[in-house]
Amino acid sequence: VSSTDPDPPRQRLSQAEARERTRRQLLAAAARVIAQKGYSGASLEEIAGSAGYSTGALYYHFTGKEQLFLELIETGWSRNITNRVDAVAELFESGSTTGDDPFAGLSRFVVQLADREREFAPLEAEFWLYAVRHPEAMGVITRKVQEEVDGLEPVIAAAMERFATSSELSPREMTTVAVVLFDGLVRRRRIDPSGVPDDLFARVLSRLFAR
Amino acid sequence: VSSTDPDPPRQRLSQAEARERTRRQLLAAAARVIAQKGYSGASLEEIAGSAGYSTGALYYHFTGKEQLFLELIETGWSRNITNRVDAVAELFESGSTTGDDPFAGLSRFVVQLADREREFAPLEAEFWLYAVRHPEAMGVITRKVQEEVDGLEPVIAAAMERFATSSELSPREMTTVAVVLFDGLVRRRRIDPSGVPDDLFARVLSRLFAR
DNA sequence: TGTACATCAGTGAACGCGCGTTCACTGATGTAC
DNA sequence: TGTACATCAGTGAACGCGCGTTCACTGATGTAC
Repeated sequence: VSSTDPDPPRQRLSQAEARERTRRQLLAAAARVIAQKGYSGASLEEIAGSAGYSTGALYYHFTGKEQLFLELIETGWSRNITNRVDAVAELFESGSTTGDDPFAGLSRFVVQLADREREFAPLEAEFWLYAVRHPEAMGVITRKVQEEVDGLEPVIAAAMERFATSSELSPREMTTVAVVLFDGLVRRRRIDPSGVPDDLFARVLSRLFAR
Repeated sequence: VSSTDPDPPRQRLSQAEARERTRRQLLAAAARVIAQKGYSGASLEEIAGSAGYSTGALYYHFTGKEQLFLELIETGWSRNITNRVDAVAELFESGSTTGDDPFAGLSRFVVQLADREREFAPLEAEFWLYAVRHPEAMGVITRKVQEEVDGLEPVIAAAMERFATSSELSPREMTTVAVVLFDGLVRRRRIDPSGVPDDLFARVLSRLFAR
């Protein structure tokens, strides 16, 4: 049978591959359902069912609801951070060759994330609430936000250099401010779209990066 | 008996006054417990008990858990907004007479809110999550955030005038950006205090308001 | 390649517990005369 | 001021339901020879 898939070397998955696939499906389902209903509101039966499995499967892969959630923070957030960092880096790089305004691209990014990726912001809020209520998990979230700033900082530093930004803020502080502003505008746009015009983020950034 | 209270005209509360006092106590308890455990995690028994009443009292004053929460958004958030607007207005007014930097005062405000008022940010996150999951309640939250911007806008506009700010942002947009940044830095400081220095907000503001 | 057995990757019914909601009841406050 | 009755502001035990967790079971996959 000629497969339409380009990559996979063999059609039949080994037991270990199938197990990992199930695990990923369960985590993806958990992200969907928890984004919609919240950590407490999401039932394991709905999560498992939404992935096409029974609740027992969850207990085969995770020790319980709490560990499932922590795993979701670890893997799901990491993937999102990677995506964001890559997208921002690409915007600045392509902008430096074509001469496009990278801030406009970032602003479009806010709009797109607020309007299309409806799960992202609720999940982040859910993670944050979990952290402030479970001191033992705080370290995981702290590490995640630092990872994001770590990934973005060189890009921001390069941009500050390129625009000859004269700022009282260090590159790391500038990165923190940009991320905080980004998340905040995404959230705000969800409850008051008219208060956050498409290009607002771009205008704030161009002022922050001004020489 | 000589009362230590200055204001109340009579010691014995009328039935209606006592009822309103109970209602306020229940709402305050709901704010405490929900901030700690979340909307789903907070049990009505714990809320009522924490206020010194039984669960039945909650059903005498509210139709159910959901309406209690909506009432909390309405009254609790309003009080917080009023406090914030008043504090900010006072900072700018006193600054214009004494010559102090109002931005430094605002920055201290962030620090204080993040470090001492531990309930505020979790409650806001809880409200926001409720809104994105219950479209019928979205209007209440939208109105609240607009009320805050409405209250702050004249103060920000006056500050922009005073500092001769030349900005691509309208006063209302500047207000939105300041509020978003404020909330975001408060939240961020909870999970990564070293990433948000005491005076970071001040330095960002002085750049945003620069001429 | 074939056979026998062991392990794996789940299934799904059952259990127990906690929580939101209801309701019959009660002492305290207010009202009519 | 006193009395009789009605309403108010809660009480707290009971109910029912949903959810997290457990566990005996099962077909499919892997392994040894």
